[in-house]
Amino acid sequence: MAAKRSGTRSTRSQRAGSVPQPRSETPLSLERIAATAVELLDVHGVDGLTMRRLADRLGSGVMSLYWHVDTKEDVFDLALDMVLEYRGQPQAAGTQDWRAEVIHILEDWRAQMLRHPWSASLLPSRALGPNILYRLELLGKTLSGAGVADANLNVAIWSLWNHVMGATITRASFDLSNDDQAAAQQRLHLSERYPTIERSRLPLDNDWDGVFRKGLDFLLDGLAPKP
Amino acid sequence: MAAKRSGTRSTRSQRAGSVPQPRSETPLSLERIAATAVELLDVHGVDGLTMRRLADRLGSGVMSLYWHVDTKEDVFDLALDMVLEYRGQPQAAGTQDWRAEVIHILEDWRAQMLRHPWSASLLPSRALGPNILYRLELLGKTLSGAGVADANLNVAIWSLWNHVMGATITRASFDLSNDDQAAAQQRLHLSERYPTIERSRLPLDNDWDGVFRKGLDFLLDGLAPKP
DNA sequence: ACCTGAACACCGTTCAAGT
DNA sequence: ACCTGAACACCGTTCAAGT
Repeated sequence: MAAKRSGTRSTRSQRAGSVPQPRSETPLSLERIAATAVELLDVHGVDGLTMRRLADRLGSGVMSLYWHVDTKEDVFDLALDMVLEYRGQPQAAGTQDWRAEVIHILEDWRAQMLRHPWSASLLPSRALGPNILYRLELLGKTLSGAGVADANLNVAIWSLWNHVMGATITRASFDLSNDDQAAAQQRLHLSERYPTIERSRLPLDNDWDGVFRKGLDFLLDGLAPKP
Repeated sequence: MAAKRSGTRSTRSQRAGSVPQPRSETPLSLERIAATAVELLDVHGVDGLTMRRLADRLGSGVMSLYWHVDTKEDVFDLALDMVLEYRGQPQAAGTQDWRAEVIHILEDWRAQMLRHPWSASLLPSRALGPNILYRLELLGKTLSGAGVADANLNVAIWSLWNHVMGATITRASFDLSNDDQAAAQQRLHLSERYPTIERSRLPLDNDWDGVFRKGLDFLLDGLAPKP
């Protein structure tokens, strides 16, 4: 009956059981596509993003998306870049405490990815978009300003990248399956191959934030320019 | 004509353009399924592994797989665990040089994953199988034997895990798209937002093995028990 | 310039059967 | 105990059209 009152055609293809989105007035745009993709990814995860669902939610036909986008891969790139936008203050040049600055840059990056748990595991496999490049630029500028020699700069950046990515991908993935952790501890107990990590209760005790900060401190100790 | 000579039925479903595998004599088993899945993953990547292709290659019907396996996820778990098997020497207990031992454990782990570039990115999102648990046990035992206190053991293990995973996932993923790296450097050049990393040529110069070793040294410096 | 539906060649998995 | 084909409810994308 609602269909009778509205002007939208109700014959438009729609997935079984899903509430059909009314044909939207606003035209499609990369901006809208990206924002809606992020919504879908946040709710349904990587496998839950399909072109059909995305179009449905945008109130358009599936194939309309393909005028704006070459392939589904592009949608992932757009969503990922949107999520990585840096919204920090313009940052006074050459702050006194470079170490605190680096930690802030990396924790902001990490927190942003953990808000969208699909994003971290997507990042290494895709072309580097403008927003992640800008974060790396900030990082490089800070390290360089702190006195890290040009010859060591890329090594320093990639070391920190590895640390952030390893910690964040792991955290975002494990977080989704807390039940498995208890099962894993149980499996350790039933075997005799794993005495050490059973005793330390490795699968259960995982203070990801603490590990992130401690490892970061070690790396910064090592990377700091020796006067 | 070959079909005429053999006893296999040629009517069995087969994907267009693919050479049909003769119905195999050997029965299915988790062992065979896992080994064949690894082959497919090595050649076609994560997206290239489909139940239909896998069955084809095993010379069986698709649904036969489902007697051995509940879901496609299980196939990934089996393949991943197979690839992570540790084939090291039994290792003399309490070697003198714990640091060299840790480095060996981690480099062997990393090398094994890089031989199967799909494996690293799969590992964090799946339940920990027996073979990766055994590698973590070795690592934990070595660290513990070196004098790392029980209270610090899990932190040490996860720190090193993060380092290995970050470095390996990134390397395995970037490796597949060398062209994109040149394009990324070009994009830096065309913008004015990225002066520092353009100067350091970040997307091009990536000595992954060197970064891995240097970061590892910093972590081990920090984690080493203070006498 | 922007949007569309029909159709194609795939997917993973349920089900009811076969041996 | 082990294997099977048909069928279902999906996919991403090509194509030829519509405005």
